[in-house]
Amino acid sequence: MVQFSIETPVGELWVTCVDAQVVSVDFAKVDGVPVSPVTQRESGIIAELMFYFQNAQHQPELPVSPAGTEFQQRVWRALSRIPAGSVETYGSLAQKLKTSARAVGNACRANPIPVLIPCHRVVSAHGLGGYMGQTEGKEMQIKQWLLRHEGVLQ
DNA sequence: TATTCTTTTGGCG
DNA sequence: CGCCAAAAGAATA
Repeated sequence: MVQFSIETPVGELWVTCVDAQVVSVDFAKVDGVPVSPVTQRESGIIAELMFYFQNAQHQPELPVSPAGTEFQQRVWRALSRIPAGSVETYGSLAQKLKTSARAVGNACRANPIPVLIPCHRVVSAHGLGGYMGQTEGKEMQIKQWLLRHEGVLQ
C-alpha cells in the first residue's frame, strides 16, 4: 500500500493506492501514517489528479478499486459516467438505476474516492444536497468549489 | 429478520 | 423561502 498527499486548491488530498489502483481519496489528513515514497506508477496518478485541478473538463479515468457492495459499485460506476461540467439529481439517478433517491444518497455517502468518483456532481432537487455526510460546513465548501471549478455554479 | 440509516422529495404555511 | 412528515431501499447486527 502506498499513500501520499497532493496539494490542491481545496487543501491537502490524501491518496491511498494498492497495486497502482486507487483505493481511497480523503481530504482529511490522518496523523501517524507516514508518506510512502512515490514510485513510477503513482506518479501518473498524481499527474492526472493535478491536471484535473487545473482543467475541470478533464475527468481523470484512473484505475480505482473501491471497496463496497454490489449496489454501491453500480451507483459509483453510474457516477463516473457523469461528464465534467454537468450534474444529476438523486431522483434522476435513481430512475436510471431503478432504485430510490435515498438509496443513491446512501451509496454516495459511502463513496471512498471523492473527485475520481464524482459524487460532487450529484445534487438534490431543492438545493445542493450534501457532501461526505455533511450538508453544511467545510465539506460543502469543497463541493461548491468543485462545481464552480467545473462551471456548474456561478 | 428486525432495526437504523440516508448527499431526498414533495407539500404546506 | 423554510419547516415538516413521508417513504424507498440498503446496510448493519
